[in-house]
Amino acid sequence: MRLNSQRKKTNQIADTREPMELNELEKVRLQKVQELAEKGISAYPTRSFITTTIKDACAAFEKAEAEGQPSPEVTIAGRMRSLRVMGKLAFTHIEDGSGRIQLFLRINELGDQLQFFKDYFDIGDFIEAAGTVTRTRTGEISLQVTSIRMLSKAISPLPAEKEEVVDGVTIRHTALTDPEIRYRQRYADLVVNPEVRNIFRTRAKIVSALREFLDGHDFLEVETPVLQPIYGGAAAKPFVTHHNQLHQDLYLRISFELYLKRLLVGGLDRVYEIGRDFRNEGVSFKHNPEFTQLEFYCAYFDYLKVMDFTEEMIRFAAEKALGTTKIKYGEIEFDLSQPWRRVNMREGILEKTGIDISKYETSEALEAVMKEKGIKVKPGMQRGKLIDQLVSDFLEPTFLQPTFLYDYPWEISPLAKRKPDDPTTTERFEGYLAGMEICNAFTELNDPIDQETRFIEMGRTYSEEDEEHNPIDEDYLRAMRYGMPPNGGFGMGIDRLTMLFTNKSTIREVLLFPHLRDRDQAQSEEIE
RNA sequence: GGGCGUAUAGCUCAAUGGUAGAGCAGUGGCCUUUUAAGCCAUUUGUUUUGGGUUCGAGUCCCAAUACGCUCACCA
Repeated sequence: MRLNSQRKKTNQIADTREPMELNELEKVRLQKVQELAEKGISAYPTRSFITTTIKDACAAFEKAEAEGQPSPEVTIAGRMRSLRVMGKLAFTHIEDGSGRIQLFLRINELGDQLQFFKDYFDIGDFIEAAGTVTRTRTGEISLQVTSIRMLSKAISPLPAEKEEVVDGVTIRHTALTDPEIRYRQRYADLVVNPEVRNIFRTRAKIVSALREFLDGHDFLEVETPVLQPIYGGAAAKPFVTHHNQLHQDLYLRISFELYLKRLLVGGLDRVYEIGRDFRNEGVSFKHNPEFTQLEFYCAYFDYLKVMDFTEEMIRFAAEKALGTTKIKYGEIEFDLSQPWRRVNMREGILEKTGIDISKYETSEALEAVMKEKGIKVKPGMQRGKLIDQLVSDFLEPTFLQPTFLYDYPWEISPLAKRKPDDPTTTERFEGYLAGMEICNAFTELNDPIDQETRFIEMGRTYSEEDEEHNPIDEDYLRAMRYGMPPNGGFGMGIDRLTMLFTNKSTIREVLLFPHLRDRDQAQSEEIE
């Protein structure tokens, strides 16, 4: 039922679809496509005959120039990004994935083809040009074009981009700035705003640096199910889906944790996974419904070893992705080559609020003292949640420099091992950079009896309807009963790390296709 | 979900309640070293949508939608 109604909303039936309405500019360009076809020229030919990339063509020219050799003859291709036509000559810049070069078109070399170019070629088109690389009078490396071909005609004009370089600073006179269009039409954003492409190059470098680091420490990269019959490993509401043939409801995973730790039982001592988690919750500048997570588990590590390892890994990622460990995030600067501050949660809260949480063992007692101190509390919160609130109100905002906050109350850490000398506290830490929570780790609970007790306890604290109420994963308990090595586990949001490394204030900037409301759906819902 | 803000030409933006404009892009013309090329001419609008107030609404009011900021939610 649910799926049917969704399908109705989002998919247009193909045979009832009207042809796309084109604006005047698009009609003019479509007309050019048709006129070319009448001449027997395809605006979308099947093959290109390039001999090199733009970057390599420029490099070859500079080498030949330095050695006094003749200029290279090349065939290159790219998207037209600027156009200046003047009578019997024209200049245009084309851009491929490697770079940008100016084309210099003269009637002397091109003859009739110059008029052909002026009649049918527009900014945004992909074109192929053959010729000799030279310098123009102003010294700019340019291709002196002897023949030119259309490779792919752009019907829709790109959002206009005009650039001027003054004293080495690029001034963009008009650009695509509306965030809604930028995210909905990311392809246009990427074409017109080159710095956006760099965000995703950096992101890719971060991910491959993390892989390199973990692979180098003998970790095995694995893949575990995204579709899960039982969700768990985090307190979050899941997305629900359905397998038709099996008549089975399935959840999109909210974490990888329970599957990865099953692998430790199986003898894979060091495992990690980089992949997508899905949480059916609010969207904000640091929350997207699907996000990329790194989790690793390492046998015979405890949370202190994980802390050291985390420092090393994030420093490595910064060096590889940015070439520096010094990060500037807005007004905040920090250096990842330095050890992180380590703050004990009880001591941290005591210092900031004067409340010693170890002296208030029930939620009632803690709530009372918080009220006494003038802290606003929602009535009926559990002790763990109250402590969580103290952390986010009084500690988190102070963690601008790299900080580990450690030793969390057991109530909000059902998968973490208790401290040997204090069963109300677990060996857990979260890492903070620039005030933002970036990772979460603990000495993993491997005692199947304690784990079972905690699952049952957790069940009591949530009502049946509460979607954060995880069903007990009996198979996970069975796995643990076979014996799980002591181990340290770790989870980190790749999107947030990318935000920090690229100095972006919203998660949407570091996601190629961030989740946005569906406009068509809103309209068809009204019709229904 | 709550609060605040924004929505005008393909793009970036103007317009005191009184004929909806500019630059760029487009189209036509001139132009053999330009790079925001230049010069001349010229086209482009359901002012997001639906109501209301008014002689008259892009502008004021109400509602809807989307986006932004923010709060809530978020181990």
